[in-house]
Amino acid sequence: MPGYWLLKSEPDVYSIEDLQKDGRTYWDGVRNYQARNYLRDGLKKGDLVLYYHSNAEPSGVAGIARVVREGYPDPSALDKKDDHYDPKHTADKPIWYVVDVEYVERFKTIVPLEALKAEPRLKEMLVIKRGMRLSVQPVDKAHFEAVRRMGQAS
DNA sequence: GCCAACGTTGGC
DNA sequence: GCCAACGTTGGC
Repeated sequence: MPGYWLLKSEPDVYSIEDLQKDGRTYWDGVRNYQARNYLRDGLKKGDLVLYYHSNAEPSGVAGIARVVREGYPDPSALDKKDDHYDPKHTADKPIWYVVDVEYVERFKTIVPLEALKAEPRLKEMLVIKRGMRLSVQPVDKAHFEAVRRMGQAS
């Protein structure tokens, strides 16, 4: 039985259209320990992901992806020229992790944050809670299915 | 661009 | 180990 997650990305940086084009990518640049723990230990091959556009117009869930490779050290943290470079992260003692995800589907229209907040069945969903900035979040199966239906109906 | 929320850093 | 200062996220 797959697990369910929500991953945030700024579409100006990497959108679901980019993932659709590429087919597959690694989810780099997470520099928060709680999110790191989920990437390293939580996300399993075959898990399904709500692809969330943040800092977008509108912000919301744009589609679905699937985990195809479990956590491994984030190569961008080793690259001095990369914005995500971290001198404390080394090949021997990695701090930051990525997973690989593949494109599954793109909703016809984004399910905006406002619609998530308006849906009574989603009132316990983490992403709608005030001040919730975590970029990797676990999602209940029931919430995942409800959001997917909202996306497919739109 | 503003700013609330929240995580991290560093002086003590 | 406290907590003020600072940096980042992300909705608006």
